[in-house]
Amino acid sequence: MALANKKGATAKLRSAAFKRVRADHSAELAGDYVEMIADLIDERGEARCTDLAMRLGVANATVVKTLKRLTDQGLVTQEPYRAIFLTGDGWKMAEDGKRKHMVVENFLLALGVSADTARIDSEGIEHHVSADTLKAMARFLSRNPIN
Amino acid sequence: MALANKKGATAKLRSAAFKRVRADHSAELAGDYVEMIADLIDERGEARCTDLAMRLGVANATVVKTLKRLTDQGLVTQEPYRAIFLTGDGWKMAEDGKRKHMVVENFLLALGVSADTARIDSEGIEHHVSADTLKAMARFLSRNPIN
DNA sequence: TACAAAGTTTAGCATAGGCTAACTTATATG
DNA sequence: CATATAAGTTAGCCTATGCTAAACTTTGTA
Repeated sequence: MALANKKGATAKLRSAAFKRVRADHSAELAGDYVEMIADLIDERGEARCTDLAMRLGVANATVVKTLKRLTDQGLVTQEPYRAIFLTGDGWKMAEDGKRKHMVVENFLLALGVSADTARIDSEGIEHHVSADTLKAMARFLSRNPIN
Repeated sequence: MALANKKGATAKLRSAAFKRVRADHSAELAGDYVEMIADLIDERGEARCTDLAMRLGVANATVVKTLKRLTDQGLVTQEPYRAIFLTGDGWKMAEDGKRKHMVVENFLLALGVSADTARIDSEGIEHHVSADTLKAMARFLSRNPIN
């Protein structure tokens, strides 16, 4: 009995990490979209379907479908055949994501990897970095500035 | 024309990171499964469906379905109602994964995050760390040993 | 040995995230 | 101003990854 409980508890602890990873994954796409929409609006005043598709490397139709989900989630607004906008929540998520992304990418640079690697790896890593780890990265960064 | 080309090239570069992330994700599950199967075999001589399900935090049927894919991919062997084994490729993948996991987790510890955070975050991060970044982490680790 | 419990598998469903092809709308230009 | 081209949308398909419920094997034990 004691053993069974201990086994159960251990498995539960262990499985928590995997559950977190799966949760991260579903949040990830939304984060990437809103960040990119924010970038496009900053750069050129508006975000269009085609630009998103190109930058994400997916088909147009995929973007349309995903945007529908994001609209349902209250992150994005749009009208047919028109540009895409962010809601308040969307902007917040975009900004949080961008800040996080910046820390992770700069951290990798400070660690000594190439700019290309930092750009690519940070894209995958950022969504799995907890607040604690982000703080540790920022601390490292402040002690080991890039050049 | 020159501008159009430049735009296309930039988008292509940018989209590469996202393509990598998507590719990482499909490889990720396989990695987690084989690592865990290897652990179970090491710990208790055999890996069973139920243990995998508990540790991964998913339903039994999900494990069965995934194992079918892994068998098709030549990573795992099994017979109905019997324990699960790894092929040569499976073992190799498990060992590579474990080594990588170890570096990432220890790296996070060396960076100063808690053991719990290191365990959880490393699970998500490891699959997005390129060879270059892994090397940089190992280098940091050798200069900043844990305790 | 027979049967109950534990473990495994199958069937059927849902959602997310991809794709292509066909269609509709907006826009720029001759 | 008419129309060709670019952009956006819809429909329909696929795979991966989850789930529950029901059926089937294995195994330990009365």
